[in-house]
Amino acid sequence: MPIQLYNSLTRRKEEFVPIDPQNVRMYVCGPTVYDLAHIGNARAVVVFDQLYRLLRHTYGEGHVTYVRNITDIDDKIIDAARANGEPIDALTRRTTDLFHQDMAALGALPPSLEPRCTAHVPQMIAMIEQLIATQHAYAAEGHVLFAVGSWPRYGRLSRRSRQELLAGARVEVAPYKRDPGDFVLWKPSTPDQPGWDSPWGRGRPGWHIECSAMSEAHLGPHFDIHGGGLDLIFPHHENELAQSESAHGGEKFVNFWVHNGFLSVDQTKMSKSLGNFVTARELLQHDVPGEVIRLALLSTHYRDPLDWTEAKLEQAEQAVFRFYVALNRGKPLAIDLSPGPPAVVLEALQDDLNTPLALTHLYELAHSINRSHEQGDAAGRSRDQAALAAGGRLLGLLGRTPEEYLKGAQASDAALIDSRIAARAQARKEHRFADADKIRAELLATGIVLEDRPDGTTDWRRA
RNA sequence: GGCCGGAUGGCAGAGUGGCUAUGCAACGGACUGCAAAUCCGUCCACAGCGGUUCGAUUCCGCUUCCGGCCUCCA
Repeated sequence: MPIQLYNSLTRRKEEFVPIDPQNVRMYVCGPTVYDLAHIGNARAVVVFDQLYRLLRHTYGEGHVTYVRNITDIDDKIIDAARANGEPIDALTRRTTDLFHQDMAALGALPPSLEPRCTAHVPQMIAMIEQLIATQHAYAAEGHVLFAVGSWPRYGRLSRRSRQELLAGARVEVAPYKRDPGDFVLWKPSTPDQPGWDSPWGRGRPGWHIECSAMSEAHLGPHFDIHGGGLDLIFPHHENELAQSESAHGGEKFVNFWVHNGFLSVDQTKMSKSLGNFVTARELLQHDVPGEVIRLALLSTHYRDPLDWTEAKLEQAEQAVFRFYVALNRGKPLAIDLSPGPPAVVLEALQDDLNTPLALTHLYELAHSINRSHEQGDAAGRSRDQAALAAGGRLLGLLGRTPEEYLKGAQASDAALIDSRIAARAQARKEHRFADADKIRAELLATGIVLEDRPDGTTDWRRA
């Protein structure tokens, strides 16, 4: 079954046919590195990581190029650095590192390439010069602006007419603009602001040109998929599209525009002033496993709005627990992943990345494993465990051993726990149940849950 | 105001023109000394009003409610 993807440009699900199956190319707008990644940023990263994983599975690991940029030139960065009293490059390096750590914890693979804006200013200048030479842009008062009037298709992606844009304009129009819709390609820098020498004086690039230049540098003028959050459709992607296609003589820029839905927290838009700003780092520091966060983010279809709540996180935690319990049935020494992910899981993902349905199939496998285990069907159990593990991997989940997940990586107190379990076994044998229950309660107080097996042994896990 | 997307059982969340989604919670049962985990069973919904149809939660229209975007927020 071919991959079906919803294309924001046509507003339809379409069959995904790569331009070159030997090199499937995807560009996703990455973070502006001035602060920690919040859970909404994490959603976008996880969604496109999931698409990347599906493409790698389909076309081969060496046949997908995933570019996700690092925006390290931006006025928010300048402001944050000033507020922190920190040099700009120190701030961007630090927040980039934190971003990498947090996303890795969520099971997101590193992209093939992660270009930084600061390393692509010459390409941006060259593209701007090209746009000026072809009458799509003009210089004015140290700025260079894109002339939206020169591009009749402007507004096609975001479905807005020029008139609608004017009607809704809530920002005062700069006097040097020929058309109120014109947007900045280059702007002048004051001596205390970062800047690069250019034909228009010392300055810095506008936001939109950064992505146009970096995608061209690494993926060429025409590539398969361009991703980002729904909120980027206008103006960012609309502007990018106009810049790139007009710079390339009208050649098609992107085949598939893919956008993920927004995330709210307790039904409210996240904002620092409301205090409902949730960062990935904060959750991880509260010992929420990264794959629990990932599963919570994948439990809603990527294009639908996702409301982040404590209940959702708890449900995800329970789901991951259930999966590892199932994988641990019969204590398999190793699970053979060679049969690959089950067809139903793959098909769900191929249908516009239906991750909630894919997860449903994993729940069904977990159930089937437990049932086989109770019925003594070891072959059926192993087969389903292999399917669950492989399906989980395709979703960037269940990569750890059940032992590690259920008992924790640090087993320093394992010997002590075992001795307490032995003491309890002795008490139970002698029918001193009050003593046995006391030991169990003591262990529970330290976060250890005991589970008695039918064969008389007792297993433990962390709560 | 303009454009766009939603409304599914207690909660989360898929899907379908006629056939049990799934998970969590709840309740009953099995297992257990008691638990935990698990299994079996119960609970069977599709915002409202019209229309199309033999038949609509699924298609069309209207209404109500919710959300997003409207120049640099994923």
